Amino acid sequence: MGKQRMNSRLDDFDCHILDMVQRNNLTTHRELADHINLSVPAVARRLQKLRSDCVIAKDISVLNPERVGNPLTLIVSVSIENEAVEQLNAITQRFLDCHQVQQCYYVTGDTDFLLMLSVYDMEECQRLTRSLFLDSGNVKRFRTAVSMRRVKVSMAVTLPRTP
Amino acid sequence: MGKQRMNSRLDDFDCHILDMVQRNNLTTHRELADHINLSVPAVARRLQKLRSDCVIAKDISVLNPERVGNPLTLIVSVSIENEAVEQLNAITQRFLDCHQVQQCYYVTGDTDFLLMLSVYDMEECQRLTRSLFLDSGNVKRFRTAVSMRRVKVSMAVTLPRTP
DNA sequence: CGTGAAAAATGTTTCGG
DNA sequence: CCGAAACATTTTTCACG
Repeated sequence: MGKQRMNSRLDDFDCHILDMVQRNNLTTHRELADHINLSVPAVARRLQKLRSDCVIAKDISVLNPERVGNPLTLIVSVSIENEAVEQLNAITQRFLDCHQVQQCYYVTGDTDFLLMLSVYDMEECQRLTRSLFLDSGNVKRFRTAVSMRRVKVSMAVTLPRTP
Repeated sequence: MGKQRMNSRLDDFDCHILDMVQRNNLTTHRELADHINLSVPAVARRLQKLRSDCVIAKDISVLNPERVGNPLTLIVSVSIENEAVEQLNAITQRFLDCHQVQQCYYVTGDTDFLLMLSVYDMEECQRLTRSLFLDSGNVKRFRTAVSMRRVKVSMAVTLPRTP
């Protein structure tokens, strides 16, 4: 189930469009067109292509965790015992399946995984960590840090030039 | 520059809407309405309110870092020397202003900040860390982990019930 | 690739319950 | 608050330069 064709590098127009929609994807084609001096159909065509080429991965509403009852953000670094492929896949899947795991990175360094959790309170956190780490059997050590302030939370990416 | 009114708890309809738009906010009002058994105007009104109440923080396109030339993701934990308010604000602002800093959390524990960087290559990473940490004068220690795999990268939040 | 205009789809407002 | 219908805007499609 294949990737899309990834030919056609991004030109300045594309970068400009991307730069705008990654801030607000409800911007109308007309507004985009005006800002970058292109016609509306041209913008529409480019957007369509950027989406089908998976340059734009998805279009989403970002919610306020505080406002939907998940005021607690936690960062957990996890070291595992056994790095055999199967064991690794197992625990990876475990993280993927867990709703409270917002982000998960497999990293180099003195730890193996880095997780970002979003939960309601410490009680939920403890239940979670117990089921994710203690019951897993493959976790050597985990260290939890509580986020006191989410200074910056972005999915935005710096684009080449775009003057 | 006030917060919004935060009255009115979310009912099941709201949660259902949020659950859908946080996966895809280009879903049409009609489609939303059909899925949750509500009329189109009702959905529109609710969405509008969720946005003005900042339950929905923003609406964005999420880009593929690999496809726009930032294949490297790094996680950096930073310990600072001086936690006086002014110093803290200064370095916080520094992180905020840096495009490559995608996420920044101020945390408890054996480290003070946790940063997520998105860069083109190691050379850019080194330039960045130098300017952010070494030239800052207030950084005691920083430790960089390279993400070998972005297992899960979500901004989605678990919502109360929503059956 | 741009333009312009028409057609289709979507979003918004009005108003009576 | 809801929903039906009228209304406004946006998106898409197309023929042509």
